[in-house]
Amino acid sequence: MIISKTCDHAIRAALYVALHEDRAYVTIREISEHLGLSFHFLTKILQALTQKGIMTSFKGPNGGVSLARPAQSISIKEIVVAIDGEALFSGCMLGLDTCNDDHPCPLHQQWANLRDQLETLFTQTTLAYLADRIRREGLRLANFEAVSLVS
Amino acid sequence: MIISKTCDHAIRAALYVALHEDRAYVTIREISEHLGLSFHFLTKILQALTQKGIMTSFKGPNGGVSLARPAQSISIKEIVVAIDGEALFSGCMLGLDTCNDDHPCPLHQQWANLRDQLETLFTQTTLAYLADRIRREGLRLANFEAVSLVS
DNA sequence: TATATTTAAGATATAAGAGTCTTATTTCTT
DNA sequence: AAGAAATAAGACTCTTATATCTTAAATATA
Ligand code: FES
Ligand code: FES
Repeated sequence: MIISKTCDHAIRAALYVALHEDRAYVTIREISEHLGLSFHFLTKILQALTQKGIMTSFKGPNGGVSLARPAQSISIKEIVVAIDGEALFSGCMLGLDTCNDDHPCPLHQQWANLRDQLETLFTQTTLAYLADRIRREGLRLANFEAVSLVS
Repeated sequence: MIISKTCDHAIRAALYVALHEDRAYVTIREISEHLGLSFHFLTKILQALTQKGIMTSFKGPNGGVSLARPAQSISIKEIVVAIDGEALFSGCMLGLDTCNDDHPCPLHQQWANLRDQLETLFTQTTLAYLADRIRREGLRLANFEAVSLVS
């Protein structure tokens, strides 16, 4: 798919944390249980976000992870780039070594346009915006079989 | 990336064949050399396109592959679906099990819109259209280090 | 008919992504 | 000080994607 599985776990986890911004820290175990994914795997993913300065963490009792900055200032793009790298926003659709306006591949023109839209969208879409819509519209963050968000 | 490597090999190979529609068959070896990719791997990829009815093949001397239909009637989408499946055009951006208007994930609205544009683009973009632009504008089908298309 | 040419098919190998497990390390509580 | 609760780090395993290699089948030509 368009983003890696690791990356969508990261986005969903970040949204879960954003939904609980009132709490100082949320434990990774709680996130993993609500989103229906492996605790250990999620730990690794969130470590990456912490190292990139998107989250902060705190060890020990009452510890966990939280957003390093206000949810309003964290874009989806930032998370995608942290996990998957820049390729989605700069790579060639046909997988050529470089994507270059001066030496375009056949799909360049059409893809570059859509890609810009995608980048704009991902840049403008913040965790705060999505968290707000999740709260108001009850959007789902997990598969149906996973534990509900309402806890 | 957005499509698999296998898939972009397939698209580039199909374009190479479309560029030589005048010839009854083009050998896979010739395609692989011009595009700079493994003959054996390309053979497997083109077998898939042949099985899906996008190409036809012929064994033996003077054999090779050719388009099963006029280049004008083969869309990029058809090739993507043949190799990567429908997921790109119907899957959830967050990797949830289903993408559903009634139970959307937070990114659904924004992604569904872009995805429709992508699907339209891929459906309307035919091998003939791209081959024509490649001929007129000299667009590149391969990395620079690969053998040139001009032979 | 024999040989060369070409794709078909399938087995094998390598690399990357996804996921699990174990052992630190930090911090709170008692 | 001891023990419990939590993340950090790294080794390990499993799966999928990518790529290679070998053999078979079909076809043309000499
Ligand atoms: S060169 Fe291929 S998308 Fe830009
Ligand atoms: S439900 Fe996630 S993109 Fe449609």
